[in-house]
Amino acid sequence: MSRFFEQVYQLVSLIPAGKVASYGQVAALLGAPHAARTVGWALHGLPEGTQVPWQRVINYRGRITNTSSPHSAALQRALLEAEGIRFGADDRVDMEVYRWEGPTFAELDAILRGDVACAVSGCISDGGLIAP
DNA sequence: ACAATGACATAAG
DNA sequence: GCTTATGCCATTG
Repeated sequence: MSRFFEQVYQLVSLIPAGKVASYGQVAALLGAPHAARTVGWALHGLPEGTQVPWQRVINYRGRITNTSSPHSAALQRALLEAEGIRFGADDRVDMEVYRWEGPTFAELDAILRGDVACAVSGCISDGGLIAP
């Protein structure tokens, strides 16, 4: 697993319930503004029982575009609805309402540096949240 | 090092 | 709004 993947998992783990982030947003925060595809690739490799809230990552328009994923779009939508996120009639979420503001500088720095005690996979498997 | 791949983003028709 | 086509970046063979 390369560092980029771990950074993706870390960042996604920071998304609170009831909020969503776009692939482009995650990629931009990690220093690769146009690596949205790679972010999707990272999430694709996650196991079923992962602690990472992968369902909170959708495309920039609020649509679910996991066409070739083992997890179905229906499952992802159900998980999001269980968190209080409402879908519109056209199967889209209101990004203006549910958009995640992003991590704090300390959190982002910890992820990018990668040398903090928490910035390793062990912290993620600890419960899905950054808790130093 | 090169080519292929992918849960995307963006522009164009 | 929807469907294509192109660009982007990191990973993998």
